[in-house]
Amino acid sequence: MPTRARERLLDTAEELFYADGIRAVGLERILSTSGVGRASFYRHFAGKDELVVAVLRRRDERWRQWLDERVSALGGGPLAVFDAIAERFDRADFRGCAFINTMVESADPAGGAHQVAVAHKQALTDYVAGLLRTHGAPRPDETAERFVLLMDGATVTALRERSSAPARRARELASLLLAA
Amino acid sequence: MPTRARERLLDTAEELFYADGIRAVGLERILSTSGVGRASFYRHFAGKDELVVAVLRRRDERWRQWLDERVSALGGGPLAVFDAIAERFDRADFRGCAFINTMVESADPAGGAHQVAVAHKQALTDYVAGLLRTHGAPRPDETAERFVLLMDGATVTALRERSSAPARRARELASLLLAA
DNA sequence: CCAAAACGGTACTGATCGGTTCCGTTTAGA
DNA sequence: TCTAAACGGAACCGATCAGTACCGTTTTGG
Repeated sequence: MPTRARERLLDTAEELFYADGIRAVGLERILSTSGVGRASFYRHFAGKDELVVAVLRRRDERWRQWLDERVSALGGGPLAVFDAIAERFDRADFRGCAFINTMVESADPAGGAHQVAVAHKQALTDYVAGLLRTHGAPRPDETAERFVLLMDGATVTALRERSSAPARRARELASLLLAA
Repeated sequence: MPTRARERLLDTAEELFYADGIRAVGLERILSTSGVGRASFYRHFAGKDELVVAVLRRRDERWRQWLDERVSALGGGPLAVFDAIAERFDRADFRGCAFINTMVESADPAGGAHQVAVAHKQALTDYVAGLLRTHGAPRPDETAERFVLLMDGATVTALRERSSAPARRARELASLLLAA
């Protein structure tokens, strides 16, 4: 039974985690920023780790829902995924992919956060494979893996270049792959 | 005038930073693992930040030197960069690209660590452009950017899949780009 | 051989980490 | 309206963080 405090905690934590990194953000800051009391936090979450997993799970669902909406609005073709992420790259608060960042920060593959991140990429790959299958592309599963590799490459490149150009370069490579 | 203690600090810090992340490794652990006294550390480095930058600078030089050696041994062609990184992906202690990880962990673009990471990617891009130019590839600078995007995409994918397969997929995409 | 530099160990600082507990207030449903 | 749950605030806990100061020992070069 989620309350308003729980939502505020998730909202604040997601924003701070994405902007500064999970390890870099202490509970102190999450509590003072959200205005939630310390005791209330532990009424909703067993600890920071559980908050992290809850934040990532929610972000995973929302992000993939957002992608689906943007892809539909951009024509519905597989290559539209690159147009969609290009929009994200241009935002001032862009800080890469929260799930790649999580895998980097939470090194332990057995940790909950790491596993949510892996699951997110698998769900994304399945989604792209569906787009490819719908458009009659051959070898949709293998091609989807290449598409996600290109999306991830574009994302980490954009984090460094602070530009949406990498998304367009990745799209060209994906287009080349479809034509082959 | 570097001493043995300084080298031990750099060796230990590089290993721990890469394995667990920069923020996750405290000075306490670096000192106990390396066997260097606390005072000795501060005789060599002004603080942890300076150690981090020194570690990254040294790793940048050594990594690019290693890449050049492997590329030469693997034929010297531009596509050999993917064969080289595939070897790294197979190692049990593979934890992605230390410089991508640094950019993720050290969010502040103005920070020293972040800047060393950006410089590393630029140096790598220049190196790949040189390979492409040597082999008569058209548009070597633009193509090098695509190559590095593919290398980074393969690296983060390998971090998740724990396999060298992403390097081979990236190589195929790069090969497609050269043929176009 | 001896002096000076480099060194390892220990004890300390203030700040912050995640986490626990209690208390008084606010909110919302029966 | 009245009760019970949800809440915010604050005082704690032990552990660890980066960083400082002083100690006696080891190493090394002139």
